[in-house]
Formats: sequence, C-alpha cells, structure tokens
Amino acid sequence: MVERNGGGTRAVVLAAVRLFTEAGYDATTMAGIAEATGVSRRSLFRRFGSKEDVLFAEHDELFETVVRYMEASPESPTDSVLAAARLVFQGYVRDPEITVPRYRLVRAHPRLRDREVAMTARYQAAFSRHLAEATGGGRPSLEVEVVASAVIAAHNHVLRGWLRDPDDEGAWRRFDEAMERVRALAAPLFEEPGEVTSDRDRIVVAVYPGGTDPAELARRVTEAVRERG
Amino acid sequence: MVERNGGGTRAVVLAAVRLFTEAGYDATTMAGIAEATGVSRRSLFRRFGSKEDVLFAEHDELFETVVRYMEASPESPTDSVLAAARLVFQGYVRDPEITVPRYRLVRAHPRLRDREVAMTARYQAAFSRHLAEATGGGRPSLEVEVVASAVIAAHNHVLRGWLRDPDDEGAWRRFDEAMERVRALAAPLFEEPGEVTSDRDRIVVAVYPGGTDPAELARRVTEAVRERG
DNA sequence: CGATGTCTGGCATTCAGTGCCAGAGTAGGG
DNA sequence: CCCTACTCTGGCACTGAATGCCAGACATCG
Repeated sequence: MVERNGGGTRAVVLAAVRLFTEAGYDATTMAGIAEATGVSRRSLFRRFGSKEDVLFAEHDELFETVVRYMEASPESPTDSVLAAARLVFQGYVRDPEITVPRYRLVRAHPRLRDREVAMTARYQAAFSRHLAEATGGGRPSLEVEVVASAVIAAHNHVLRGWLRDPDDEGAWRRFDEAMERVRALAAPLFEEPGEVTSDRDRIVVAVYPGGTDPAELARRVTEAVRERG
Repeated sequence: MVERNGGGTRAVVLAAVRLFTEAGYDATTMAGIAEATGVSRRSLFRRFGSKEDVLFAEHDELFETVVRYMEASPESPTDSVLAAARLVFQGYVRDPEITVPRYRLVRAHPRLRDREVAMTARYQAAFSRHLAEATGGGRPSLEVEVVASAVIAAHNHVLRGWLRDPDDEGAWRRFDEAMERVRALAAPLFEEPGEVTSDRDRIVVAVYPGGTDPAELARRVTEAVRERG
C-alpha cells in the first residue's frame, strides 16, 4: 500500500462517522464497521488501535504536525504557541466533514467527550513544554502553565462557536481577536518589569517593579500611550 | 446498610489501590478485586460503574461537594471559584493515602491520565458556568473561560508539586500565592475600564479605554500606586 | 528462484460491562 | 405475627472491545 494514512484510512473514518451518526456510537460495532468498509475487524484494530481512535485518527496526525511546527518555529515562544493554536484551529475548520459530526457525537457521549478533552490536554502540555524550554528549561512554571491553558481555553471557546455553526464566516476573525487578548494577558507574566505593552484598540497594561518611583512610572506610561495611541 | 459511601466502599477503594500498585493496573481484574475484598464482581460494577471509577470514586463525591458549595456561596463569583479551587486542593491533601498512589498510577497509565484530565475539565466547566451565571447568564464568555482555565492551571500546578512531595509543608502557602496571582490576572478582565488594581508586592496593572487622555491616565496610575505602594 | 519483511485476515481468548433473575434482609402496615 | 413492598446483593449468561497467535498474500532484493 502506498499511503498508510491516505485514502483507505480516511474512507474508513468517513464510513465510521456515518455509521456512528446514523445508528449511534454504542450500537455501532467494530464488526459492523469492518463489514461496511470491507476491511477486516482485526485490521481495524491494527490501524486505529481502538474504536475511539477511529474517530480521532486524523486528530492524532494533526497533533504531531503541530508539535513539529513548534519545534521548528523561529518565532518567539509566545508567537510560536499562538501560531500553533492557529494551526489546530485550521485543522478543524478545513475538515468539517469529520470534525462537525464528531463534535455532535462528542457532545452526546461522555466517554468521547473525555477523549476530546484529553486531546486538548495534550496540546496544553505541549504548549507548556515549548514555553518552558524557551524560557529557561526545566519544569514549566506557574506562569507558563497559566498562559498555555489560556491559549487552549481561548482556542476552544472560538472553536466551539464555529462547531455549532460551521457556516459562520466570522470565526477566523474571532479567533485572531481571542489570541490577541491572550497575548495581552500573557505579556505581563513574561516580560521583565519596566516593559510597557499595549493591545491595539482597548487596553494598555503596564508592568513595573513595586519600588518604581510613581512619577517615573507615570512618565513612562504616558510616553508609551502617546507612541501607540 | 447505613452508609453507602462509607466504610465498605472506602475499604474496597484502598484494597484496589493496593492491588493496582502491586500488580499493575491492567493486570488487576475486577474479579481479582472482588476476590480480595469479598464483594462480588457484579456488586463492584453496580457500586462504581467501571474499573476506572473504583480509583476515582472519592473524587466524584468531592466534585459534587464543590459544586454545591459554589452554588450556596454568598461571595463574589471570583471569590467563590477561588474558594472552590481551595476545596478541591484540600480534597487531595487531606487524603494522601488514596491521592498519592493514584497520582503514580495516573502518571504511568495514559488511560488513567485521560480520566484525571477529564475530571479537571469537569471542574473547569463548573467554574465557567458559575462565573457565567453570576455575570449575566447565558453561555460563558471568552473571559470567563480563560479565567476558569487559569484557576485550574494554577491549582494543578501547585497540586502536582505536592503530589510529587506530599511531605512538603509549603504547599498551602504556594497554593494561596498562586490563587492571588490568578486573581490579579482575572481582575482586569472583569473590571470596568478605568479601574486600577495591584498585586501586593511586584506588579501593578492598569486597565483603561484606549481613548483615555494620557495625562489623566498618568495621574490615576500615580495615585493608585501611592495608595498601595 | 528463494529469502526476507510487511500487511492482512481468521481464530481463540481475556476481560470489562450489562441485563436478568433469584435470594436475603429490612421496614411498614394490617 | 404475617404478608407485602422495597432494596441490596450475588450468580449466570451474554455482548463486544481488545490482544496474541498463526497462516496466507504480496512486494522487494539478492
């Protein structure tokens, strides 16, 4: 066989999604999928590992792609994580044929929901690891884990909106806005005291050491706002 | 039977944890647990639902307690969520006999890890729901979900530290510090623009509408710092 | 052609999980 | 005291996921 992850596998996934949707996840057996696709039951378990993994097969590939992307990314840690999240979002949006019916199944079925949650936890762990390695190595700090979780939360928030209404055209805009808000949130946690950053249209955040002279602080903030304002 | 969730059930859980630890999770069968505890296999499934749920039985009770606590809490939404997180942390710390060996099992076993992750996702969803209901109802906003995820991330960060070293006495202090950082993070997301808040020793965050006059902003920041500094 | 490696299907087995039924114990009502 | 209703329990049988083992199909290389 030329492509292990190609046509054959995807055809099986699509058939499985259809069966799950029509007859219900529990009522659909691996033997049934085998019969419907012409692939033997044994081979299904060999390829996918488990019944759940038939539904999430494409998702696992996406995860590996995203991790490789981050590792190779020349951007700053925060930027590469945000770009990685964008990649994940794209992974869903570009394949509604699978992701949308899967979302419906996931919502109806606690076990599948847990599987989906575990998937996002894997992303979160990967994001934490990437941020931690880029900011000194060792175990991820509290700040790093909070930022990673915020990225995931923002991603999932926008994603769920799209999954509920896949025809909505504003999803990408909302996604980018959400990520910018997370960036603004993350900045004060990572930057050295004294930095001043600003979200472009609504918020300015100033971070400085507690002992800074108030007059000096005021001068800096004023200056930063004038520059960007 | 007087107490359904009392002695008998706990004894079974402890025995199961011991078996899982000694012989491995996969190698331990429900029939084995039944034999070791004197409870029939059938009754184990009736009480716990599944093999995994034997390990997480106590945890499910904790979840319900925490949700009820939040619903009855007279505090502000943020405060009651932070207090709820503290309750969860306490649920782990006060019962190391189960939570510590379970953590080792969870780390070694992907399926159990997923289960643990699903549990924390349930908390996160409950926190989001609570914050959403208190801030206008409807679906949780992006801000609400980010804050809930930050609370969970901070909780988990400190919890994992304790689980790795349960004898460490500084866990509670670190927990409270982490929650204060999350509070500082959450405040600017919820407050009306124009507010000024400060973490007590290191950081001051100013949030204001983009159009604010720089001089006015500088005056406000200076004032806020003088008050607290 | 023979040797090797890989993918596949069939078969048997283990074990989690569920439905069904029968017995033990308990509480309440006559 | 007895009858009834309810609940908890254990035993039994069954489905289905998941795995190990083995044999056949097929391609590759020498």
